[in-house]
Amino acid sequence: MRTSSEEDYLKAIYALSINDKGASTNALANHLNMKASSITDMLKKLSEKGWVNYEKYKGASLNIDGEVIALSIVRKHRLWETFLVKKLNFKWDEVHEIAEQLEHIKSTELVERLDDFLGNPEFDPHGDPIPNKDHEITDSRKRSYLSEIEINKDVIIIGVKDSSAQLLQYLEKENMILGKNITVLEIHDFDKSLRISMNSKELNISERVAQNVLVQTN
Amino acid sequence: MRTSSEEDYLKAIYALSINDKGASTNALANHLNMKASSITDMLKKLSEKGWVNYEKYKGASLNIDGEVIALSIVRKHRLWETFLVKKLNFKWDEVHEIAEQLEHIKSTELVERLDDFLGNPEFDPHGDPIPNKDHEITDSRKRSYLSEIEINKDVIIIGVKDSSAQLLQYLEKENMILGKNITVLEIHDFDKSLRISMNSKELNISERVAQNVLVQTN
DNA sequence: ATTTATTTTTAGACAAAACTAAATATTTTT
DNA sequence: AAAAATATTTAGTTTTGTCTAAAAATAAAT
Repeated sequence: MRTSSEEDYLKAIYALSINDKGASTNALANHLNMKASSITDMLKKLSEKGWVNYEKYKGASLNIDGEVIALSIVRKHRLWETFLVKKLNFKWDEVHEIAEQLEHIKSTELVERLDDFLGNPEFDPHGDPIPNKDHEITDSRKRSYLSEIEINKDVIIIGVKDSSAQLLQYLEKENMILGKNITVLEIHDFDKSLRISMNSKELNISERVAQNVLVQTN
Repeated sequence: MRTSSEEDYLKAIYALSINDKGASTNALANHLNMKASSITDMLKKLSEKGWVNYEKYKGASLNIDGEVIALSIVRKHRLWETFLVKKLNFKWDEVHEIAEQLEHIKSTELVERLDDFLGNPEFDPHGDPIPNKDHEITDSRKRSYLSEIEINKDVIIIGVKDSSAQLLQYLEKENMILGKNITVLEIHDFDKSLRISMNSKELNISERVAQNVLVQTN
């Protein structure tokens, strides 16, 4: 058995291993809004339970068992987010907190039935791929941040880096939603802001925003 | 803020107040599978939080605030059970445990949207009435246990006393599902077992079963 | 290569929610 | 009405997961 708290740590280690360099004690403390000493304690415990590789002063990584657990939590999170948006008509910026709770519900039967009920979706409302029953992510799309795209290349919005409500609401307002086709027309030297074309209209977005928008390049 | 554990206690006090005589320490301990001393501790706490009336050696009852909370948990439990059966095709004997977890998810918006998504059902899969948004149960049906019905009266199955999987599976097997019309044909003196008519067929059921089947008499 | 700064760990404390065992109330029986 | 049985509370312990403050290790800067 495992606690919700343990699951949160595993998910955090997973997230930091994917997105950033690695899961150092301080990075985890920051990510989970906790003190570094709490992290050290839990890493020892997770290591004893056989889910995490941990050596003093060297941060943590998931072993195979730990990764399976992390991916099953991620799977649940993304399936519930999809449910909330597709079936209960929540907006994409409203679902994160609720899914943080729902992801800890224990019942494999429930997850599989939910998956079927939703039509076995490949991506969640933020464009993130949903791991399958076997805890695999099969996402063959080439992905970059919009800030790294060369001029005049056509790309498609497929996700966001962080799912903060502020960013999601901004994108919503500009109609920069998942699936939209975009072309970068110009990068302003002054502030690295972008002029882009979308729906045959043009608009400007800041570098900050571009760094947080994921696009498909193939 | 309240914890899941506190919510469990409030729900237990509510259940015991409705079904049985009242919520004594031992009755609660039994209902919650805990030791009496744990109950005493928590009753003090719930009393301090202003949800429960508690006097030493005299058991506990909900005050108005406590009852509102209890009913909101019951509402969530029954809505989620309805979701699991109606939308995810679980059987009625499989949903209790999962709903025990889901009932603690915090988001009033979620509950209201779920309610609408389900078509604002009045009863859950076990026939229990679902409290409305204002935490009211409006159930005008006259209800008795099947064991108390006089001979030759026509009644309708509307629920079960306890939702144990064993009972539910037995009823399922005998096709004694919610909504079925039943007439009690005979009560055997020997063991108080019943011969009943259902779907113009006859069958025998034990007193024990009859004591656990709720029927509508009006 | 020291010194300084940063990161991480250790040690000890605390709150929540359960437990056991003993003490005290209450209820029931004779 | 006293004795016996039952129910409840108290006191002290445990586990989990967090914290603070101090110590130790590592990394960065001079």
